[in-house]
Amino acid sequence: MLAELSFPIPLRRTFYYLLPEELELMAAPGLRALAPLGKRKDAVGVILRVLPEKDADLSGFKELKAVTALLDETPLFPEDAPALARRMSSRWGSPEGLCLGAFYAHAPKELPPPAAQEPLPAAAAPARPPEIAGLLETLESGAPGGCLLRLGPLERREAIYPAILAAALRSEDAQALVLVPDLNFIPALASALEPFFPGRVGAWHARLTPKRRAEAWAGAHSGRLKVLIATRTGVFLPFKNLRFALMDGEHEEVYRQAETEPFYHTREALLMRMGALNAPFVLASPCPSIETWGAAAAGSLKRFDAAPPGTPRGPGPDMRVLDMEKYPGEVLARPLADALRAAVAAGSQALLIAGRKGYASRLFCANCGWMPRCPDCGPGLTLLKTADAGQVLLCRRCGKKSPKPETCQKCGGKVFRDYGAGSQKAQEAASRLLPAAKIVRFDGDVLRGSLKTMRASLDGFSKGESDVLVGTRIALRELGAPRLGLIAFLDADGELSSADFRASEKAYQAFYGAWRLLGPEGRVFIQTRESGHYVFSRLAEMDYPSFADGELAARKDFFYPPFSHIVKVRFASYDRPALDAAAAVFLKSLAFLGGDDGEILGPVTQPGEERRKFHSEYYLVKAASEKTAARCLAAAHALPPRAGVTYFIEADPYGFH
DNA sequence: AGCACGCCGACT
DNA sequence: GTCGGCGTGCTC
Repeated sequence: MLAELSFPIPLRRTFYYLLPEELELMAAPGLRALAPLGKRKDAVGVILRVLPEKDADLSGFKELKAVTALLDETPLFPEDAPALARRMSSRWGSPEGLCLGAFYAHAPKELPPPAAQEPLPAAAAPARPPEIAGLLETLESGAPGGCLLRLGPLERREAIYPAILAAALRSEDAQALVLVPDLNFIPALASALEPFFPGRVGAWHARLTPKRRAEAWAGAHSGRLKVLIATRTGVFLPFKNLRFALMDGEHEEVYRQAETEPFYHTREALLMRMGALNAPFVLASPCPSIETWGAAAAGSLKRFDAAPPGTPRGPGPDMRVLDMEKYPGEVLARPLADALRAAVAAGSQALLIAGRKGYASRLFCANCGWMPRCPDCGPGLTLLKTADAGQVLLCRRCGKKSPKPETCQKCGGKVFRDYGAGSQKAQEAASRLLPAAKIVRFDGDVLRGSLKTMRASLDGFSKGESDVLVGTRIALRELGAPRLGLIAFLDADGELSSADFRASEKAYQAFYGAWRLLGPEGRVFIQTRESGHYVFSRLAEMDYPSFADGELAARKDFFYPPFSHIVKVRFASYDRPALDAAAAVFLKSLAFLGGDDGEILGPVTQPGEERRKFHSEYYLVKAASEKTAARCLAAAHALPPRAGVTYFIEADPYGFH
């Protein structure tokens, strides 16, 4: 007999191995197996199939190697993890082995022995907030399927999530996964849940120490932990009996994994997984993504409003859009600076939102602000962490990688910082304006900086110990600041001027998030060079459902997600004819697309393309179905390599550059 | 992704 | 003269 194995390597293929007789009876799909792979003596793979030799296509290679050992007796995942990995792979285009690897990545080679189950301490029952009574009843009925919970302006997740979990977890051994957009939200939520699930609440995020990581993993796997609060990678944790999932802030962009493979969107991956388990789930957000909004409108999610439309809220904070064309070169425009000074003098706290979206970060000289740029095409380089080479600079345009510089080319300085220029400059500007104020920064940067420092700056602000918090958009999710009186978006253009069809959604969500944090006395400032943008005219109403309805209608009119699926393929080369030839092959491979299946846009080029040495252009395919999109994606990945031409293939891109 | 082979630069 | 840089090639 043979075993077909999948390895967590970036190859779009599986491997056949001989199954020694003594392993034949135990081998089964979903078990991990140890096998030699290339020069490696014992690589860990996952068995996809056990099959007789005659069923395998063994043409074209010299020797069959044998499986060395099996690592598990039963699959780590009761659900069909290989099938989920296959769907991930066809949806987002990463090799299947890497997708499956995400599920198995943290599994220890030797599973810990099952710990004796300690007796359960008596647990309190959480209060039932009346505004979510309908949702609680639905969850108590045990019906599968998903719900959208639209949070009202004043909800705190700590106040309502315990009741949701208690309602959904009705059997003794049922487990729940709670996904949060930022690891800084885990501690508060864990303490809120602890009284109701004493000793059985676990945390999972990228910065756990190895020991805690192993404990959390084992707690999920053994069923000892009833609730796991996790950041996006938690969607791949093994559970003995996962019966419920709650996703906090489902609209947050950090749920999208697009920097390193395997690519996925946590929300969609969660939907796939809960679907496979036939288990219910709740997506919660004050301003749901248009995709989720659309699913609720189409009836595939049940929608609940924690604050039904028409709930009186009283007057909102004052919101002011500042046209930065009138304040050239200023980090804090004059009206904002005045209001900031006045607010702090009056004892209010202020939140300044600067910087870039997501976690992409750029490198700057700490001394003079010099930024390394791509020698070929000019843009600032993005700092990437790599497993092998440490930190590497990547050009997002041409894909060129270069080592992180040791010294600044301008001043010779040796200290680099990698937070966005925005937040650094903003902090300096605020310090100059308010020399006596206590100003802290919250970058939400998972790559560096100590977790303790980050928590301390957040907690300090929440407790009212500091006056000004300079942060990225994720800081808006912290509701707790007692004296918060002013929120300013220092540079809203990054969100608006891009060719991203989600730009207005993201911008509105950010502004809405700020608005709901402040009382009627509060002030919101938005600095922009795009003050004519229609998002700003919609802001006056501050009615998210009506905004979302309008966006959804526009997505339908322009054939954007959730009404289509997008595949973007970019070609980059110094060699114009080679690039053209590659693009021609690609277009030919899409010949199967019929009129109703989708449309191809492009080639899209940068202005000034003719004068450049380096060429880059992209095509967008809008496919009518997920299946068609998967086919286009597969066609792109099947393109033959061409010397000097680089392909960038992306499913469901955010931002089209 | 690993891991090894292979061919050019600064050191004991 | 060697150690070691990372280019590039392969994995049932």
